[in-house]
Amino acid sequence: MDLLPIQLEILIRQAIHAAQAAGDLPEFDLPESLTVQRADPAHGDYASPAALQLAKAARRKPLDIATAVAAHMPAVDYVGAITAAPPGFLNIRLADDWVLEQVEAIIAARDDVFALEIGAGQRAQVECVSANPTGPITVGRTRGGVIGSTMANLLAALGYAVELEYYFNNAGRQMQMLGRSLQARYLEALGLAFELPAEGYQGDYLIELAKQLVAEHADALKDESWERFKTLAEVAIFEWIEASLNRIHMKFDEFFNENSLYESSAVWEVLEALEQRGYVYRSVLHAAATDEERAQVKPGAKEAVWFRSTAFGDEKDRVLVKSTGEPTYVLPDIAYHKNKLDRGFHYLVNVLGTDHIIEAQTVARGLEAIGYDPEPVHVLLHQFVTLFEGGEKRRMSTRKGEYVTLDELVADVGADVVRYFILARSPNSHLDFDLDLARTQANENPVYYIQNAHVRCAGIFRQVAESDLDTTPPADLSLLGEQERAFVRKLLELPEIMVQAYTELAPHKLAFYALELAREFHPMYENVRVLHSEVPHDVARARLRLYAAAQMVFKRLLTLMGMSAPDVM
RNA sequence: GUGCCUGUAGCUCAGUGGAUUAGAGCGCUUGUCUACGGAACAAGAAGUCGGGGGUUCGAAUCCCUCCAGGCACGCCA
Repeated sequence: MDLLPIQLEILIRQAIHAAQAAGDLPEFDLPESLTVQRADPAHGDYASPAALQLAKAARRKPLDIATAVAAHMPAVDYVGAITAAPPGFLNIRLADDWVLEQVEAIIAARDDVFALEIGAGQRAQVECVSANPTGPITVGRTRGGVIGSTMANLLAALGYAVELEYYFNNAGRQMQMLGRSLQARYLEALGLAFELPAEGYQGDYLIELAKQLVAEHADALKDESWERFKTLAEVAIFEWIEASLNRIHMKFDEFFNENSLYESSAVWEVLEALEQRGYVYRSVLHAAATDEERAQVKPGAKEAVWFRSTAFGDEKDRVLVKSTGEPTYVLPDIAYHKNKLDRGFHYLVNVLGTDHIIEAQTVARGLEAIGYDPEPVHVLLHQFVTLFEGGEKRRMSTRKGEYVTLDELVADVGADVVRYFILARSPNSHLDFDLDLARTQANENPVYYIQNAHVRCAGIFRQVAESDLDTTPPADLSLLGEQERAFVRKLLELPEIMVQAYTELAPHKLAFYALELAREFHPMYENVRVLHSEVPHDVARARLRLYAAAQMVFKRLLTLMGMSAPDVM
């Protein structure tokens, strides 16, 4: 079944046509979409301002249109009442019986509760983190990881077969510098003469790693090249990275090495494809260079290979191969995305920091230029993380060894808090991560409020197991009161939130919904007791079904966010 | 300088055209409870939605302009 707002929109359309056929409304063209949204509970479950939108075309008062639509609304089991309200809203209330039936449907679905089929039979891939293995995972990269893994969980719930991928480059100047830095630290640990490169990596982790190497190999490596040390560093750092990410419940299916695109010559095939289609030229300067730029060209300057990206709306052409003969990052990146599409993924998400926006656009243009449709590639950009400690902004640099690692953060506040803290804001908003605040507020956190809802449900069932209450279904759910029914209505919002988070690439919607749901749960828990001498057994049994459903949904929600759903805290 | 993002309660942030009083968490004030885990519940104070102008039946939301912060404008990745 489609989501309720979609169903309701269809019903409203049918009602309009019926009203027109009956002569209660004049003929007019309907817009492509009519708004149906969640309503203030005082008004109903859903509301539609459709009549207000149609007033002009129909040349009738909005309230008259709404009244006519309400009168001709087709009867279905899930709609209880539809009424017109000034100035022309349609208020729709779900049928009570139908709402109560959903309690059993939720329980029956278990861990798959609210699973959807949007992506059924399709493959999706989420790429995130993708930091080169030059040091520990920092807080900045963590944001992309949390967002990416949540999107991956979400896509799986929508029916996609999902893979999580990490793209990296273990060649290049950065990695050479890493190798040389480790080499220096190794010689230092042996007490030999050493020189840390001027642009070298200064983090303590290389000193630690060097000590390990001495412990394992003594001085056997002292005459090895920097390449050997680069490999040693890379292997060790990747182990750390994977372990760190595992701590926040992230597991990658694939680590994709950029270098494989050279080994398979995929990079050069892309260049050839671009060339064949006429989007490549060789020149010292880009085609739209100004006279001023031309005047500054030094004699004997070598030509570079350019991508005519302006043919696809770019503001300037981009270099594919430098005058040194070495490709820029652009070329392998296009090859990488071609590779992803060739692997048969139907839906791709790239989680990137906003500083990579140009890169994302260039890749899309490159794919188009070689005849690929970039439509399946969805770019989820997130703003930066600024870390504060002691009221001061902490500037991060992996190379200088200035950073706060994910591990430190997890050690301070725990994995669930890290994930929720990051997830509970729009990717579009700058994230000020105040370390002191995170530490002191660890116990005053929404995370615990949400998880406590799950704990309380689990607690009830622990107690029930020791009581003499007969828990075998069925239970008479009609014994549930208003507060309980309102809560079930809130539970039923989750699939709509999931679809919104998916279509808008906005995983933070899950985090806010979780808090709202907990906010409705706890007051109910205070009032709606199960095990109490004054609660009749049949009422207690009905309430147990409610709490079983609540527990199921909280677990689903926490799992989607990559958080744990504890039974005790 | 140009483009993109951001500016909403003391703090951290939702909400980006729809329903008299603009929401949440934290913090603050005042209460509740010898019933399933109190990391709870209830009540309250707190906002010129950065400033100004415009469009609309209706604007935090769209348009213009100004102010403030971030990011991007490389033959770096």
